Amino acid sequence: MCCTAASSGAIGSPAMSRAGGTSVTHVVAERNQPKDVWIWLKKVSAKCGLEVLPEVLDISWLTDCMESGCRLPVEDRHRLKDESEEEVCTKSPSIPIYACQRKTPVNHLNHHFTCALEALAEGAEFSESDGRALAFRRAASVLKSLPFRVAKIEQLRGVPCLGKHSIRIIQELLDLGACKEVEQIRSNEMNKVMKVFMSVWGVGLKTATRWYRDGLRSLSEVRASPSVKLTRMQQAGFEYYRDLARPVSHVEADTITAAIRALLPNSFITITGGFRRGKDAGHDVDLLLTHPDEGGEVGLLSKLLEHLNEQGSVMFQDYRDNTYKETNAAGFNESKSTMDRFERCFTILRLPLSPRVTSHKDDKVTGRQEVNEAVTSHYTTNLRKKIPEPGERAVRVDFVVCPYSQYAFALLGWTGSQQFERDLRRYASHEKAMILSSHHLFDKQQVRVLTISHTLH
DNA sequence: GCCCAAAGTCA
DNA sequence: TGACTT
DNA sequence: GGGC
Ligand SMILES: Cc1cn([C@H]2C[C@H](O)[C@@H](COP(=O)(O)OP(=O)(O)OP(=O)(O)O)O2)c(=O)[nH]c1=O
Ligand SMILES: [Mg+2]
Repeated sequence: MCCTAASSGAIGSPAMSRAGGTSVTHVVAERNQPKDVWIWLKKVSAKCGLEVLPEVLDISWLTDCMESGCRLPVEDRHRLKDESEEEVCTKSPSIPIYACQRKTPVNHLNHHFTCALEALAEGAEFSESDGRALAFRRAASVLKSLPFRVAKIEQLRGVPCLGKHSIRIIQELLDLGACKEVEQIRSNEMNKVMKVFMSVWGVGLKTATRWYRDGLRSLSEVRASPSVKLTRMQQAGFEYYRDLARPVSHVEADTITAAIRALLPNSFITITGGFRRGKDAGHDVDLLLTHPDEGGEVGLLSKLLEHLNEQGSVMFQDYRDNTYKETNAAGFNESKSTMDRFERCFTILRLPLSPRVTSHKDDKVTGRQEVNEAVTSHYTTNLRKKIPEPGERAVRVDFVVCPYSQYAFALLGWTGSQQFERDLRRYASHEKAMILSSHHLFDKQQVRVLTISHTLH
């Protein structure tokens, strides 16, 4: 609730009186976040062209006035403080240093600054300065959590992860609208080329650096170079380069999720990653699969991929050839046959997913060899038909399977953001003497694994 | 001066 | 096992 | 690079 006390010039402050006519002298708020009131007020005052900001007061001023029966002078204790001014440090509890302890909106208010800091982080990554890169990523991360647009450097007093260097960058952006150091890094030839190389799925820092060192400067040069050996993933990265560079909409993500649910009607399918955080576009779709029967998740991914392959929907799968893993598993991969309990798989799928959804869910347990051969031959025939038809597109879809008992850890581990996950694990390790993964929590002192007993709504 | 998240899969 | 991915 |  929020109400304004408007008074005429006669009882307003002298300054307001001179403005003449009716003007707002007091704003009284109840049960509002002070910052919300101030944000609202600034919006309103901009629109109405208020020359002098009115007093912004707690409801206590009004009740005091009513008790005494007349308008009391404002005391400081009545005032709602504008946190966005400079109080971030002192009044309000200080901002925590771990990203996992901060609320961060999906659409934040400081893109200009975070983009600059992330450019510096990227530059540091290209020169393998991991520590500096991380520092700039943390700096960007903390700015994303601020509930106000940074307009003055004083607003950042007491904000963690912003040291001399980051502050200098922000200051320069505030003063000049651009920052020399950032622009230098952005225009640096090697950085630009590295960025392009690493935009290919499957190409990381080492490969990009090698290509650059070998004199390559563009993707066409890489493609044309006979000495360049590509992994399967990189081949796919080149093949579908343009489609994979297009953002995935949340509508597409939901459609894919629904199609996967239809293929596995007895499993639980959860969309994770950026879409779970409320983003409306992403670079891929992240899906977490589990099964309510403990152990029911075993072989789930193989089963799903069989279905998708039958549909001809799989353009790429980063998946151990079923033949190798499953048939040879018996003696060789004893530790890995239990690993069948927690799998992940990166795919490129053809959209729209084929709508013929015949979920024949009884597995052909006999003749595993034959089944696998069938799968691989399907797979290769579909690979031959690589080019998406008009109206189709390639989309990256990541699948993660976990046992029901680990669902909570998997969900926590795959929802992100990346910085959130890193800081959550650093927090576990540094503050709680524990090791967190997307499988479980490990107590370093008691030397034991912690699990969660739960039910999945 | 030390630390910086953790883990699965491939070639 | 290093490189790449999440 | 920034926190401790
Ligand atoms: C890249 C990355 C992701 N993750 C986790 C958190 C991510 O939210 C989740 C999914 O990874 P991503 O799909 O790479 O990230 P995202 O979904 O948040 O962003 P985008 O919209 O670009 O797809 O996996 C890590 O734990 N470490 C990492 O290095
Ligand atoms: Mg994602």
